[in-house]
Amino acid sequence: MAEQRKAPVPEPPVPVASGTPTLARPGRRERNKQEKLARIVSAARALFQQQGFSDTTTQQIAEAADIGAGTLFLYARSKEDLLVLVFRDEMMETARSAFARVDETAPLLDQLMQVFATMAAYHEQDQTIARILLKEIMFPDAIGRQNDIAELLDVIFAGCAALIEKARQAGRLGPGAAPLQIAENLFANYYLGLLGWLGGRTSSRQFLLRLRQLSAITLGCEA
Amino acid sequence: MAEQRKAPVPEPPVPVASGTPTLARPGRRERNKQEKLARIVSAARALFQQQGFSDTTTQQIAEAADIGAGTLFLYARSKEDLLVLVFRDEMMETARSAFARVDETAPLLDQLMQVFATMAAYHEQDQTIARILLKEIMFPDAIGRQNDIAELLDVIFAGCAALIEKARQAGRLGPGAAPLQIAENLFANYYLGLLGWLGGRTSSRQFLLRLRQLSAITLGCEA
DNA sequence: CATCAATAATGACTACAGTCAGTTTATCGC
DNA sequence: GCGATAAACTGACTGTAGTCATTATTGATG
Repeated sequence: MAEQRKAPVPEPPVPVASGTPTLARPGRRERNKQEKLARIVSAARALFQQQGFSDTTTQQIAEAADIGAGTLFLYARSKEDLLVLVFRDEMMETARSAFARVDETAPLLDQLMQVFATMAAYHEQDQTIARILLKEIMFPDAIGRQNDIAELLDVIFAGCAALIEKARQAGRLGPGAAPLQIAENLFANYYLGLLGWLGGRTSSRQFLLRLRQLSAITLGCEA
Repeated sequence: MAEQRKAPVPEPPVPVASGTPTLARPGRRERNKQEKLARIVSAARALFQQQGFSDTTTQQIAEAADIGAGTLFLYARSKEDLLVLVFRDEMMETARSAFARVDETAPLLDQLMQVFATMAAYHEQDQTIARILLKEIMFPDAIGRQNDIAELLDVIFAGCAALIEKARQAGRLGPGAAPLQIAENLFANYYLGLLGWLGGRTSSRQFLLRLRQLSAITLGCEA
């Protein structure tokens, strides 16, 4: 009971098709919106990183982005939502490139650990932000953000699954459960382990070591 | 940078030794504190359940508990902290009794699913509260709460590990990794799966089905 | 170009979590 | 019982997230 919201939010504004000015030009309205969104995200990121999340006020962000205080909330439903909005692209890119850089010849477990270590390293830069970010990531409060997160998870799951598939085809891993399920399983360990680290319950080293062991259990292979 | 708090909070007041009035009687001060805490928890639970978390104000809780508005924050560092404080005992008890009721003769996977299903059923009662609760559980903001959560996780991990151990000794499960690590692995899947369900991404049925499959992967046995 | 409907932006305003200087209450030594 | 000291309590107050009635901008239509 209770605990609901209506449903404004302009939704993930359609990506601007750059180049071709003819045919379906976005129109000033859309361009303005995009530009404003960019200013908001940029201002918010700078302030969050300089002052931390809770010491930054939405007023400050609005001023820095040169928009009205209320306008901010047309682009993000809450301050937390804004945080995810700010970092979603970077996280996505980090994940993508982590998979792109994987050493094709390495053992599967090493490949996976490489990916997880890369993603963890990204969060190591600003652990305070990372903690809040990871907290909010799993509890998106706007539909747009739900989709963002789903997309991010898809990239990670599909990436892991592809690695598993390849290892199987190369005979470097025995047959077993569906790769996507294994991927889900691996990610769950990564996520909770990461929380333990960011929550100060384990060191970075311990976290990665443990994650390797847990991943080995999931894959049913030697650590 | 930034993002820190000082450190007030009276800390988990020592349990009152009932009965024996002589020798080390808690003293009126301690008894008052305990009684006040009990009133706060009781009032908060009632209001959270009636009106939902976000529609309940700390003022209302303070009034219902018949204390000053500021006093509330001597017992919980934040409204979120209070939520965890309110439900920690019940969650603990749910976990304990879930393990206590396990069918000793059932296959390990069934035993585990029984436990997880029991805990999930507890959260099913009020899914909106559960969602926020699970969100805050992994990000405790007071030391007292960190300990509470650590204790809860210990119960779950140790419980799972014990079941695994027994199954191994009975020859119903082959040798493999350390039971505690397997337990951690299982819990990670439970936690993220639960979030998926409470976030409306999967049905209760789907969640439990998937969890069984993931658990089977972790245990390296048939689903 | 003038009119109009739809969409976006605004900022004064509200409600509420959390603080803190001041007050009350318990405990203890005499 | 009587201070004295420490711990607990209080509620007026502050800062800020988020709202909403009003205003401004855009693009479409004749």
